[in-house]
Amino acid sequence: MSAASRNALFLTNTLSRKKEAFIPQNPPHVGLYVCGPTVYSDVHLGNVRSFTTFDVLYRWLTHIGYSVRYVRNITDVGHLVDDVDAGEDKIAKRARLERLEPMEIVQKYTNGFHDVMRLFNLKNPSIEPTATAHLIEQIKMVERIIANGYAYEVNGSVYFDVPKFAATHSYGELSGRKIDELMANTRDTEGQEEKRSPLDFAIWKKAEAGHLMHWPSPWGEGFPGWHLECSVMSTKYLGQTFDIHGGGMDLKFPHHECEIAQSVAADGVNPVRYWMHGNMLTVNGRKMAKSEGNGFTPEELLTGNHKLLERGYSPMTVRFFMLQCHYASTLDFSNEAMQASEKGLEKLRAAMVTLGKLKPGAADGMDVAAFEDACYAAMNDDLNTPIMIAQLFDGVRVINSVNDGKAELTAASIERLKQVYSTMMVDVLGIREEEKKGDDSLTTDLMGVLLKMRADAKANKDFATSDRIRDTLAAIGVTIKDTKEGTIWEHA
RNA sequence: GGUCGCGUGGCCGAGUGGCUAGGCACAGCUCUGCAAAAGCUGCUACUGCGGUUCGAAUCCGCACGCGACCUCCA
Repeated sequence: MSAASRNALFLTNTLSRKKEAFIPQNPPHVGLYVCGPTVYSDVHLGNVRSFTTFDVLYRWLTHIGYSVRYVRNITDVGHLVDDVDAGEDKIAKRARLERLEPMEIVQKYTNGFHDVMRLFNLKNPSIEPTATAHLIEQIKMVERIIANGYAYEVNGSVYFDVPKFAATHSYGELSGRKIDELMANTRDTEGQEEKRSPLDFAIWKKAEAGHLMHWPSPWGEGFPGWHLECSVMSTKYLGQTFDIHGGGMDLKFPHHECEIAQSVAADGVNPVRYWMHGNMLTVNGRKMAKSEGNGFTPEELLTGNHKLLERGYSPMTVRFFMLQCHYASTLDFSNEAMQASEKGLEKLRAAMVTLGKLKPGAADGMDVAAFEDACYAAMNDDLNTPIMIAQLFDGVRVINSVNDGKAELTAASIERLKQVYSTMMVDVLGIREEEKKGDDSLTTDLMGVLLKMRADAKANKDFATSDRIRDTLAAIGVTIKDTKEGTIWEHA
C-alpha cells in the first residue's frame, strides 16, 4: 500500500447516507466540530460512547497526517425544559433544587465531564467554547436571520420561520424529513401560541420571571435558543463552511437540522461538508438515556455498584468494548459482553508484552507490511475499528506462536510489529495502561518472599504447600502464573 | 400514526452477490506436578415466506419482531 492510499479515508456522510472519500477543504487542515455535553447532570456511559467515537476520529485524522482543529462545546446555557415549562431553563431548574448558583452547577458538571474524559483517555479538543461566552455572537446571528426575513419577534422571543425558509430552501434533508409530513404530524402542545407554525423553533427566548440565566438583547432580557450556540461556535472557529460535524444520532433532528437552517438563513452558506452520527449504547435493547433512567455513571461502572452491573469494569475495558463495535451500529451493554471484552483486551495486552521479548529468527512467518495495510484499510473504511481489532487479534496468534517456538519472525518484522501495535492500540484506539493496584515496592518485595517460598516448596515436591500459597493469594485477587521465564503475579 | 434503521452461530459483533471476520464461551489434544497462559482441532450462523440471479446473509417484495427519531437527550 502506498503512502497515498494510507490516508485515503472514507466516511459515511449522513447527508448522502453513503460512504464518501474524505477530502478536506484546505488540506492538510481539517475542521472538526462535535456537540459537547449540556452541563446540568452527570454524563453517563452512552455519552461516553459518542465522545469516544469522535475521539478516535480525531486521533485517526491526526495519525494520517492532518492538522486538525477539534472544537467541542460546553453547553452551559441550558435548553428549554419543555413547552409546558416554557421559559424555564434546565440549568436554572436544577439550581433551584440544589440551591446553588447556576454557574456553580455549570462548573461542577463541567469538572465532572472533564474527569470522565480523562478517565476514558479522551483527548482534549483544540477549543472547548462555552455558550455563555458567545452570547454576543449568538445575538448577532439572530439579527442576521431576522434581517434576511427568516425569523420574527413576538413578545420578546424570536422564532425561526420554518415554512418560509422551506419554501425556498431544503429543510429536513439531513434527517430525511419532509415539510408537509412534519406539518401533518405536529403534536398539539401548549405554550406554542406565539409561533406562527408549530415547526418554528425559538432562536431567542424571553426570560420569564424567576428565570435565572438571562442576558440583555435587542428583544429584551432572554436567552439563546436551543440550536444557536453550535451554529455560532462551529462557524466562528472553523469557518462558515467546515469539514466535519459529529454528534449522536439523537441530535440529527431537530438539532442538526436546525443548525443547517440557521446558517443558511443567516449567511446563505451550508455549514457542514460531512455530517457524522454515532449510534446509541443500549441496555437490554433500549437506548441508554437520562430519561430512561437506565444509565450508569462511570463511577458506578468502575465500582460495579449498580443493579445492572455484576461487578466493576475498568475504563479501558469499557473503551475497548465500545471500539469492538462499529460506531454507526447500536451497541448493547451486558455483563457477558463486558467480560468477553475484558478477556480479549487482556490477551491483546499480554501479546504486546510478549512481542517486546521475542527472539528474532531467520525465517519470516508473517507478512507484516500486508498486516499493517489491513489495519490502515480497516480504519480508512469509515473507521472500522472492529475489523482493525480483529486484525490485531490475528497478529496475536503469530506472536504467541513465535514465543512458543512454533514460528519465526525476523528482527525487522518484530520491530515493525511493535510499532504497529503501539500505534494502533495506544495512539489510535487510545488504550492505555490501567493503573495497577498494590504495585508499590513493599508489595513487590513481599510477593517476592512468597514466591520464593513457593518455588522452594515446589523444588521439594511439596505441592500441598505450593498450592496453598497460590490458592490463598487467589482468594485475595492475586493470580500466580508459572511461565518458562519464572513465576509472575498480577492483581485483578 | 409518520420517517428512518435493524434482525447473523450459546453470547458480543464484522461482513452490500460467489473465496463463508474477530472476541468470549464450550469440547478434545499438546505443554504442565497441578493450575494458569499459549498453540492446534472441533462446533459454522445469517427472523420467516416469496422473487431476481448460474449463484444471496448480502439485491427486491411481503410478513413478523425490535429500536431510534418525530419533545430535552451522545
